[in-house]
Amino acid sequence: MDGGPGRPTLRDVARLAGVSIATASKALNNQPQVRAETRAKVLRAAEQLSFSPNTLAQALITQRTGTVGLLTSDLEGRFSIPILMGAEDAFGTGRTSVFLCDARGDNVRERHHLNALLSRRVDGLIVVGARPDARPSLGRDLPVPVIYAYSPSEDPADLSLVTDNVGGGRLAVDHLIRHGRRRIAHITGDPTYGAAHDRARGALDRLAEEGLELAGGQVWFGSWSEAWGRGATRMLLERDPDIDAVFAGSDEIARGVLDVLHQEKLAIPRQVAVIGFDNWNILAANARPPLSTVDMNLEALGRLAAQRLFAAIDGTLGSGIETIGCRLITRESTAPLD
Amino acid sequence: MDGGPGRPTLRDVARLAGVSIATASKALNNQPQVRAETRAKVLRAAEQLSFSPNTLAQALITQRTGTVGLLTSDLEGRFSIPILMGAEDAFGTGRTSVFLCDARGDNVRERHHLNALLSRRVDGLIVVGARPDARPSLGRDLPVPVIYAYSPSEDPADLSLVTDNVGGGRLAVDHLIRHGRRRIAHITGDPTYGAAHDRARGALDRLAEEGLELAGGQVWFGSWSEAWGRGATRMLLERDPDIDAVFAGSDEIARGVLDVLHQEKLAIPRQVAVIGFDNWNILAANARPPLSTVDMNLEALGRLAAQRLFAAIDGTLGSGIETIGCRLITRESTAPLD
DNA sequence: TTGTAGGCGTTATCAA
DNA sequence: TTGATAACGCCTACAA
Repeated sequence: MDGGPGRPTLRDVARLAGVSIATASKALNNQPQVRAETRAKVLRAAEQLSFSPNTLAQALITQRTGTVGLLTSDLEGRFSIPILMGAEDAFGTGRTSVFLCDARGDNVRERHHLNALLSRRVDGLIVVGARPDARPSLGRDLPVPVIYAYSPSEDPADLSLVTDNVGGGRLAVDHLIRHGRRRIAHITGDPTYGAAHDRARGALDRLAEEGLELAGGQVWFGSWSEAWGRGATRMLLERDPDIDAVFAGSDEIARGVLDVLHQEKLAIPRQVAVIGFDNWNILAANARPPLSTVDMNLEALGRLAAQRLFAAIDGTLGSGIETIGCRLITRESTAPLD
Repeated sequence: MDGGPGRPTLRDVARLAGVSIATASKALNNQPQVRAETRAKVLRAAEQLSFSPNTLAQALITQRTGTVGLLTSDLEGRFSIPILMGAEDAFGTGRTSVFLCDARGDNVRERHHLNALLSRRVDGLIVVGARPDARPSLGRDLPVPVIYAYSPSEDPADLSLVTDNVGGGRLAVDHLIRHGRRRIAHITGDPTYGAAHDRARGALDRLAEEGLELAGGQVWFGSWSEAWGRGATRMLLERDPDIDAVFAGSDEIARGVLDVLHQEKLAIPRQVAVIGFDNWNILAANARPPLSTVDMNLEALGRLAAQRLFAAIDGTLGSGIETIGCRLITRESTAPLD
């Protein structure tokens, strides 16, 4: 059948079609300088052998593998997944594929994967951090363009794409205010996360514009867990039983908030509206009632990362931090006051 | 500095070290037939240029890319992630990397990714389905070994690695029985899933061994959602208020069960014990109380897939279906009766 | 112990 | 319009 034991090569196709390798190559890459008949013959031969060109050999010549590395520290978490999907989407049906590696927060592993990726000659790199705070740069003299997504790089010479957490916090509170809420509390997560402070700042800014104070007397920092959401809500209610809305810094926390509000027989959203952050579907959509929340548009972030990278591969890369806006997801845990 | 505009090649290293390309190659691949001094020179040169060999060129010769494709239909869902992690673990610090593609349940996209993977000359393929039921085979005449994980292939000539759902159901009920529970109900998901029936069968088998009947009069099939967990629990309690345990077919469902039991002021686990399935951490660990559940050992499944694949790459692949056992995760939603 | 030369599967540049 | 031929970067007999 074919020329040897392995998979068919261009040589096999050429032989079967009765042309030279060069001609076969041209026909397959539909270059103009080849007779229609000849092309048909070649195509038929290729089809017959179910020939698929060896990308490695092509890459050796073109210096382009059509491959992009996605180096994440947070596969288990939920953030890299939508970013990955967005990136895959942007590359779409083109010739670019995504090579995924999870460093799991381990520096050694990250270095290892970086080398693996580089030696496989990826055309570019997207680095996705586990948390929204700045992370060390991979370095300035990498042979391919690198884009940092979600976690910005500490080096301002790198290009980073991040979520607008301040805007997200503002969005959440704005939504509550528009629904007539006035006594709005904010329970959020780990205070070592910059994002927690950013979201709080956005919330406070919007409150200030309205001449409102934060209910509960403080931003309740704690941890990104349901348990903290429950605990904080209990303390909050003790201190300020009159709240009419809670902005939770994450959907997990929001679930805890809902839980305690139910225990306290407070009607949601009639008496107390609740809004979360992340739009983590499994938590938000299945809550009782389904949870309004802020979506960070991570797919869009992934798409943008892919586009920027694509442009950078034969051009030059920008630098600095670019911010992606959040969007509001309205479900049943928020509603107008009356 | 280096010989040209691009990244350093073996030629550059050789030139800098003052040896031939062949010698440089031997030195770098620590072959014995090279003088220690010479090797040192080469190594130093390579270091100095931060040379990293072009895997593509190597692969062209060795016919091995050190790359495995992981074709999933379920990235958003949680099943592929642990499988991927397990696979990455098994390949470990070796030379093998994992190339991930998500077909998102779309056949066209799957075909596209398959071609992309094949033309990049992956050494093997792991196919992870979105649900535990059988899926169409990719075909018998693929040029590389293929292993189906989680979803078995419909073709018995393929090798598939799957979860032992019957065993998992048995495990859950056994745990409840050992804790003195006698009136055990089972609420589970979509009846079009084979896994739902398998888990139910395991549960019923174990019950039968003990001479017990299922509480609630039936297996409650519905959907894999919290909402169904809530609805089913309400119906169940109406029909049979005396249950002392619920085995939920998924952690999502279990969350719904817990919710309604709380509403009904039933103490968990004192009056009613609850056990879930999946060990989806975000749901199970944060439940109130933390949820006992059955873990499908998906990392182990991924590891095994990687091992089998590795063995198959220079050997031959088995066929049929291989089953991985589940393991019990005990948290606070189950406890001895008194 | 080191170097020369051929080839892996393509593409691209010339001649024919 | 087609076909030799030289790369691409590396490995590996084989020769020196």
